[in-house]
Amino acid sequence: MKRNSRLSLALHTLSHMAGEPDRMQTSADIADHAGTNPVVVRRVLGKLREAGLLTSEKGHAGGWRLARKPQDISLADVYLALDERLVASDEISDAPACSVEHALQKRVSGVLEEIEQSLVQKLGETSISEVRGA
Amino acid sequence: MKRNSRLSLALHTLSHMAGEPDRMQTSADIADHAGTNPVVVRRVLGKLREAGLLTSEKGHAGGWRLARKPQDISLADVYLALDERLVASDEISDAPACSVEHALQKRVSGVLEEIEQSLVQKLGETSISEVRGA
DNA sequence: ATACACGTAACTTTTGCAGTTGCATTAGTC
DNA sequence: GACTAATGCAACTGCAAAAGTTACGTGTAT
Repeated sequence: MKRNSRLSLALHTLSHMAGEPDRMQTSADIADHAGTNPVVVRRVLGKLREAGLLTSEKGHAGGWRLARKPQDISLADVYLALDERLVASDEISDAPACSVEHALQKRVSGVLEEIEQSLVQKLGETSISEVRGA
Repeated sequence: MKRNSRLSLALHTLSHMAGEPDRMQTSADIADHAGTNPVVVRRVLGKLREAGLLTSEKGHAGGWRLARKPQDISLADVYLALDERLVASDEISDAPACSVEHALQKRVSGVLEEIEQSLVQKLGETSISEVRGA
């Protein structure tokens, strides 16, 4: 796998689940389909569960299922659940030290913040149920 | 240094150069100011030279200088010169294999492409000479 | 009791990038 | 011409983030 693999994995999995929302899927099934590892799947889907997009059940016949109707889960929900910040960087780089650098950071991070917002907004316009046929 | 360090380095350096466009600076000077290594500086500035933003001269009293007036170099010029693609990914991931994945990629990469465009557009609104005082 | 699935921690492997070293090339200066 | 100071470039090292892997504890249906 490559960069953005967590997001890819999450979106791919949820899009599939949108197809048959009532079917319970195990992390092994999902990993198999996505060509990765059950533990990686659980790590990623765990964040989606924290965000209330999925539920998981332990034990025999356990697995993963959508927590809401597919129409009510947007691509932005998934993106935000993983707090990836594809564009902007959360980290406040320590002590600019140089006034030019300071001014620059202010300017650039402003732009990036706007872009980040508009990315989320655009992703919010599509639900995982819309992706399938498209 | 951290993520996006190439872009940071490039922008920081050019912003300084915008202050005294006629002064020739060596990669050692620049590296010193930026807290990094001359070779790294040459690597990054080399791309800016390829893009026509800078010129370099070898030999005694050589170094780096802006190739154009500071007002004519936008942040987008710098960004594009490094072909970083902060948002979108150039790589066409091989053989979707699964129709849902295919549809998803199409949708998501479409959004990312739009966002990338608008990032460039926004960066294009500021020149390196405007950053200093701001 | 057993089998199955998640939850999680610890470790290994991979990968991208900064950092580093070394050397050839070029261009002024003596 | 010899010397010095700069870029250009290739090859290697070091490091950190993320995926992948292994192992084991916990919960649950049969």
